[in-house]
Amino acid sequence: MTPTQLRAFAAIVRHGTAKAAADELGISAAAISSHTAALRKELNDPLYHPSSAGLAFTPGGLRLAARAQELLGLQEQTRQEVLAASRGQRVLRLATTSLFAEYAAAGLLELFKKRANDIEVEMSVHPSHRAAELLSSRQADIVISPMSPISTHSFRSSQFLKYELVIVASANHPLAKSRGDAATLRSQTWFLGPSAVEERGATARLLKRFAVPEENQRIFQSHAAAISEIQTNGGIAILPDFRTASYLANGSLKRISARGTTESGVWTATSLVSSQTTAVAAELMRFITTPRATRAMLSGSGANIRHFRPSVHVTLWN
Amino acid sequence: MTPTQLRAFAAIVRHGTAKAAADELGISAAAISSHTAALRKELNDPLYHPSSAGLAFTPGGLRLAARAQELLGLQEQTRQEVLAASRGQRVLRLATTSLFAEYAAAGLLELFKKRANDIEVEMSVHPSHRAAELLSSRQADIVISPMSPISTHSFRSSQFLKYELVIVASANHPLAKSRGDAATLRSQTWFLGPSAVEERGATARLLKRFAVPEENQRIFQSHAAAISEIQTNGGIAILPDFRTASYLANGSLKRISARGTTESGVWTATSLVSSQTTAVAAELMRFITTPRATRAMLSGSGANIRHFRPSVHVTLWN
DNA sequence: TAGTGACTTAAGGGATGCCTTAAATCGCTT
DNA sequence: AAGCGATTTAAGGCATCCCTTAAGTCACTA
Repeated sequence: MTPTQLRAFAAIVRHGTAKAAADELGISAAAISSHTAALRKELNDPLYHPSSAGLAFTPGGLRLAARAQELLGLQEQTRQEVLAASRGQRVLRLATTSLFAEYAAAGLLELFKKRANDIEVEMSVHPSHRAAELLSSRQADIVISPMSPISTHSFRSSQFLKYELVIVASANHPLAKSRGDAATLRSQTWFLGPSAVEERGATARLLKRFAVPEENQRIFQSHAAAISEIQTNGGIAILPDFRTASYLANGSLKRISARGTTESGVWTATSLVSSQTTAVAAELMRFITTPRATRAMLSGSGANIRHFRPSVHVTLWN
Repeated sequence: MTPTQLRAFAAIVRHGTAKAAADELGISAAAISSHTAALRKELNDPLYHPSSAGLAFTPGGLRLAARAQELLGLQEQTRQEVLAASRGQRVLRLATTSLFAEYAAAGLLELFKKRANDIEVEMSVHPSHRAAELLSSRQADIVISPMSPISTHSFRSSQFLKYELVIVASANHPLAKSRGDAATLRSQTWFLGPSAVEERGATARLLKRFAVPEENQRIFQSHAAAISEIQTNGGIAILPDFRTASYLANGSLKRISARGTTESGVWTATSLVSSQTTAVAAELMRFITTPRATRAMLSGSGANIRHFRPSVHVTLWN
């Protein structure tokens, strides 16, 4: 599966005929065919065959078509990023869990970017068990997740923010008035964000503690969407305590406080030791524990439109 | 930049020394070094140099390290996907704009999956101007975006859902009582979702119509987060009409109806002509126009936890 | 100062990649 | 049935890749 082979296959897909692909690439039709043959052999799939209405692709061929384009694009992007880096462009790659990404990251990063205007920040969301792997393979400069600090000869951690997950319901929910017991909570519909998919972490502990059956769990693409849903559909949701204040103040949500309805966590930032990491990462590791940073995370309010660029967001149903 | 070269570099990064990488791959240290030399020449960057504390990577080297891992992972994933496809695993790749992904996709896809249980759906968010490119390069089987239907010899479109964007504010917002004029609206803080970043589309038209200055626009990672923000912080937000009912009913939001405060759009599904697309894609193209599908999109309520698997979500600040 | 360990460079051989031309195969059309 | 266009296979030449061994460079240390 060499780049040349993928380029040939991608051209076939784009044009719909092998001959047109050969013309585009400036090579003979036989060369195209030999690239196809190599891919067929390696992947053990015919990929496509001629038919009356142009080429007919096999399911495997269609999968390869999609990924081939992606692989070539990523390779080109890599080339450009390395070039940009050598020209002095500074990049910070941040990997976080979904809860931090949604509730605390924006405020932190907006403030951090003000201090050094030429930094580009790339944030991605991962399950927390990948933290060590992401750091040691250098796919991320800093990992933020709710775990106990690692301190080995290669990693450096600092805890910077405690939070509590609490259970909330809309103001007119029956449970908002009476103290609920575990059985009542279990029987509610729980409206959850992506953090519920993680097997470990504070959200998972809450769900396990109440043994919430799967059919009572509804997952949304963001925690905010889940919260918005309970305001109109009943049911209960989970929210970090530092984001409850404004809801409680204006009366749109009520906190449900039965036994065991809170679960605390500590967000921890981890990077490689300073000799192995970038200057920007070391700077954020220092900055993240300052009172200003804490305030920004707790209050955080969106991003400037010039700064924010959402990128590919993939969600799978299977 | 061959796969072998990338594998060698990734191993160097993981182990921190070239010798350990050579041992892992079962080749000589010289072979590792020659791979490095090839990458150095192609990318015109030294990538790393020895130092007293192990290898010291250049900024370009760190960028390459991250992407190398990603490229190799994507290649391996491609191999497995082609294999799975040949075993009969069916996949639907859906590309949508951010508004549809957030407000209508979940309901549609949950229902669609019930009809055929072995389908895997992969949804990604893209700016709408990439629609044609995504289809013809086969990166997506179906594109859903608010555009006028394309009908050429290679594409097939159908409009399936009209919607209107309306402007909302919290119930206690001053504008909720008096009819606001354009100048008043312009001076508000607008809390927006990712759709505000698109240069065309209904959201952009609204922002342009009122000439909202950039400093009054705050962008959030999801539309739901923006809506949640106006309930406590004042300001106004944009919402599709079919999602306003429950907010208006329980009084948490008020619609602001001055001149020009609505903007309508039609979501359109586009795929390649049926001879060029997959059976699953053709099925969704038919299904999406049925009344059941419409109802599911309008009401949509989260996903079953077994079905939902969020994947990498990348956001950039720059 | 010599030794040691780690990385790099040089040279060479075997394998593979990539392209060409020529011939074969296949489906469709006249 | 013959012709035609498109794809595939076969054979061969040239370049590149990938690994080896051997030798060179450099920093650190005994």
